[in-house]
Amino acid sequence: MLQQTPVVRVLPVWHEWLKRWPTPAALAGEPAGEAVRAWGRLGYPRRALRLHAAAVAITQDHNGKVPDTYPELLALPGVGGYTAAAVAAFAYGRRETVVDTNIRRVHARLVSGTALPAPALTAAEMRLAASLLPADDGSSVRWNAAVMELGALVCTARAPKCTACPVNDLCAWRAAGEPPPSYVPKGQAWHGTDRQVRGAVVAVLRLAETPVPPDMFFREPADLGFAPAGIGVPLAALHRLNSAPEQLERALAGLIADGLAEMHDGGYRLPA
DNA sequence: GATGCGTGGGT
DNA sequence: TACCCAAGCAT
Repeated sequence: MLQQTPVVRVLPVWHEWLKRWPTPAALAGEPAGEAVRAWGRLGYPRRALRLHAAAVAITQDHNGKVPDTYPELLALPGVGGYTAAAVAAFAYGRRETVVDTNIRRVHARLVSGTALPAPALTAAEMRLAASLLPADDGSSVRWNAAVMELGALVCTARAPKCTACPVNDLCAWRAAGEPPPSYVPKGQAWHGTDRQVRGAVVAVLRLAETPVPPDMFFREPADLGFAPAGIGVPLAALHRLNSAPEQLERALAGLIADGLAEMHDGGYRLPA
């Protein structure tokens, strides 16, 4: 849930999940579509799909217990290098080189003297992080947590709180006069994109209690008569986008291809 | 290595 | 109001 999503937005959903599915086996025992529904508006819903798949793998291959080693974690669906290291370190107390966006930024400023880390994680960054990691397990876990928190709360991407920084006298970026970034991060386009349409379609499927006929997506709301219960609002939002039919086609095909949707009784629904 | 993939709070 | 950007991953 925390992948590319702020902690404060994750917390309430996370609590609900753990209440409903206290164990991997509990989640694995339900359809993947239920995971997508419970995901709510966290974004990147295929993460919900992969989390469900991970629960299935843990139930089948790990006797229902989340594995405690980096390579085993890395093999789970939706778990990459960062998540595998973070779980091994923070859940199991292991010494792992945890490198997330916060740690990358702290290292870039404090050590490398640049405003921002490189656009993508580099081998040099991994070597630097590994070289800074304390030798014993307990200290390494504290170090990972501390650097991550420093980046999240003080050494923030925009408007860093340098005057409140406990290590500002060690900061290479500050010492260099806080030079600006050497490149401009290119933001993701959103308005009018396939991605926006896809998000609106998933919003409809998430609230639908029965399969949604293609007409509901492709025809004007006025021509539809009535919509299945509950999806009036997201359906109106989708049509407000005024997207081209080809765009809707691509969104629906993409959702099917990704396993986020399936056809049933001539309509689209989340995987059951 | 580059791309596609959501959403909402902060500035 | 726009734009930034957030505990990344898979292909």
